[in-house]
Amino acid sequence: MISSNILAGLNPQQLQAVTLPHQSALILAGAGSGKTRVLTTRIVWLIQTGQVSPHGLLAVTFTNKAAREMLTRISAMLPINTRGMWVGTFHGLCNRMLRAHYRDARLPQTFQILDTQDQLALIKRLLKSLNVDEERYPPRDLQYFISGHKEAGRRAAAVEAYDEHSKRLIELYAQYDQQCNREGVVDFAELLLRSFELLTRNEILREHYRRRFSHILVDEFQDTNRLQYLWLKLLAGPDNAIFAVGDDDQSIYAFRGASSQNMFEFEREFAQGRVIKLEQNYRSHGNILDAANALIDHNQRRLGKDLWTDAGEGEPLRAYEAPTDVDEASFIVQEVRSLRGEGTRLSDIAMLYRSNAQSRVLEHALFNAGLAYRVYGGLRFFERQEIKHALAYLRLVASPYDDGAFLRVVNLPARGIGTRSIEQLQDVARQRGVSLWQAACSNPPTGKAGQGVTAFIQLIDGLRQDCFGLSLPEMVELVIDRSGLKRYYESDRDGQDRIENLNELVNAAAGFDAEGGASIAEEDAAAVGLPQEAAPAADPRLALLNSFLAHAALEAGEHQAADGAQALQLMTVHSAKGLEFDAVFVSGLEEGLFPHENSLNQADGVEEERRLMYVALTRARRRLYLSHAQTRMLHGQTRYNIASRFLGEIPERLVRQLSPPRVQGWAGRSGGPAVHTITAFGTPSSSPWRVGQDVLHPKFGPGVIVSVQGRGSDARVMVNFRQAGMKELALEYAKLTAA
DNA sequence: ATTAGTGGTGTTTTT
DNA sequence: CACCACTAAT
Repeated sequence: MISSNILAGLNPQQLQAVTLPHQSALILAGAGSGKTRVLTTRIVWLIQTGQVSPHGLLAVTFTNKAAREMLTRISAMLPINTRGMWVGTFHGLCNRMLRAHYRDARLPQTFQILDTQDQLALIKRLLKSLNVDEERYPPRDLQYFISGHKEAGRRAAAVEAYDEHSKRLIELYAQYDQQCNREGVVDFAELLLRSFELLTRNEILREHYRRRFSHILVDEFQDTNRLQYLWLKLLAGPDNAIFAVGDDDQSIYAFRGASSQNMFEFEREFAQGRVIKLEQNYRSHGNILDAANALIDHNQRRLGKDLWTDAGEGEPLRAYEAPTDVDEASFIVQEVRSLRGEGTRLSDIAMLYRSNAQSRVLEHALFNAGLAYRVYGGLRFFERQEIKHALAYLRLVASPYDDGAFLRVVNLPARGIGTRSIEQLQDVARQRGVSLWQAACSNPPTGKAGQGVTAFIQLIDGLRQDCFGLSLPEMVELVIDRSGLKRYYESDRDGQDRIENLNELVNAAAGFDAEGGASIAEEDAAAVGLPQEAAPAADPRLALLNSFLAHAALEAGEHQAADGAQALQLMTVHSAKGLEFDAVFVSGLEEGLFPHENSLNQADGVEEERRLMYVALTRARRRLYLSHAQTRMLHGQTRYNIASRFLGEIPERLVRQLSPPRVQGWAGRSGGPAVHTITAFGTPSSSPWRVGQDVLHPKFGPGVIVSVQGRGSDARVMVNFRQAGMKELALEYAKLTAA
């Protein structure tokens, strides 16, 4: 039997996890402990031993990358077609379910998915149409409010109002949902909430899926939010087994509603007594693990777990303090060169940072050094404006009620439709409660603009007609061409890249077509044995287009062209989760940056930042660099930062200092928030205030300067007060005295 | 109707 | 610095 094969080489805990009986269990899997291997091997084992058919299990991950990885590994071990399997992200699977049962879910067949940008645009539009003061109700806050409540499983009606302000927010939430319904669009959180409500409401479907998915497997369980947990619980029912794999120490998505609370709750509700810890690390050398363990030990709320390795202690960690961010970057470049000299491949080296903005300096240095690099993050393929424009045309072809898409391209390229006529259309649409498209069809504006609108409508209608009988890539090409987008960018001097991206979109469509990622919805619906009523003249071609559009929203595509086979990898710590490299540089280890200053006011914010740091450290196999700079350009201003407290939480014996000696080294190494006194190079000599200095404020009392910004009369300092916490003060007015 | 320019503002991480 | 919203000029 092949099964002995796949189990070979597993350690006792891994083996135990893989071959658990049909019961819910929690696998606490530390970084580098073979988490993905255990998960995929269990799937293969379950199938091979005939305990479940590929059809009868559901495996859910958090990222598309992880889902792909899982599918790849499964098909490497098992000669089966993974296409029909329910393996994917929460959002992907919910989308799939909603497509299969769109009527029961009360959605139009061609419902479109809003990404974060689209959602914000819709909210702004809504606020404007309701004459809401954007000062008092910032669109971003409302977006946060809505997503937060949806992710907790609450509709507007279920949200409690505390005051007038929150009452208004709740109203806006309700109106937002109405607007989404009118337009036939759903945001990310809505995918989950709809799916959850569908299963709650519809007993037949619920029972069907419960009977079908006897095994549910969850990856990165620590990243699930409340709603996802409820969804899993609903699907599992009383009889199914949930196999949850996670690491509370790597929970870094609390800002998105994730809560490692779910792990505690899961243990209580499902996995009582069935918790398996995977603590042997197969990735990193001992010193790196010791550093990570020591760091994470500073967190209070943990399930508790200690990684060990038998790989030997390896090299010490290397630390460097640079005068400026530019110097930090050139130090890193120099080290990359020597690593390369030792035979490390560029693609095995990663440069990690807390926020995307930090990549600029590094990129600059790498570019000048002629080193190949690849940046993850920033703008993704499907988020580029030219791509968004093309997709908007396609969306209108698929679903004309999509106001967001309408507004995006109704006057691009220019058709003489200005703000005025658009407002007219919006008025008509609002009064009659219809979409902009409908308003435009029945009540086109008068005059020149009216001609433009009519031309636009004819264009879209014509495109829809002509898409019949075309393949997906042909449709995309037709739309790009006939919409005038191509001409528009051709006449633009810097439009070359955009044209190339548009061509690339045609390729993406061709690839999607070839992989047959579509029309699963029909299969799924058929599999349930609940045939959808025949949609009026539903064109299978348009169904294909529709799934392509969903794909574009759910999987925004690689961050950058995937060429760099031999290139350094630059990315945020968040996007590095799940990856590993021979050598890792963690740069910008400064208070305010990492931990990020915004996290300091948030409950458990610093603990989350520490987990993030833990993730960063545990990416490294054999060499780990930790660096920070005394001054850094940020938002066009020079900031003076002190070393991150996290550096002080790593035992000194594990670290080799590479920085040139200074008057004062790292201080406060033992316990507590480290207070570092540094002599900041380049501090304006006019100012007596220095980072790290103890100060006294008449109202706030004693504190420490955390950063200094600007000079002269604009000079401001960030002070961490013992009582009052973090405050930003203008030096001109604040009555600060040195302590 | 469209464009260029200005001023104010914020700014983490991502499915 | 970069993005936005708004204003002034074409």
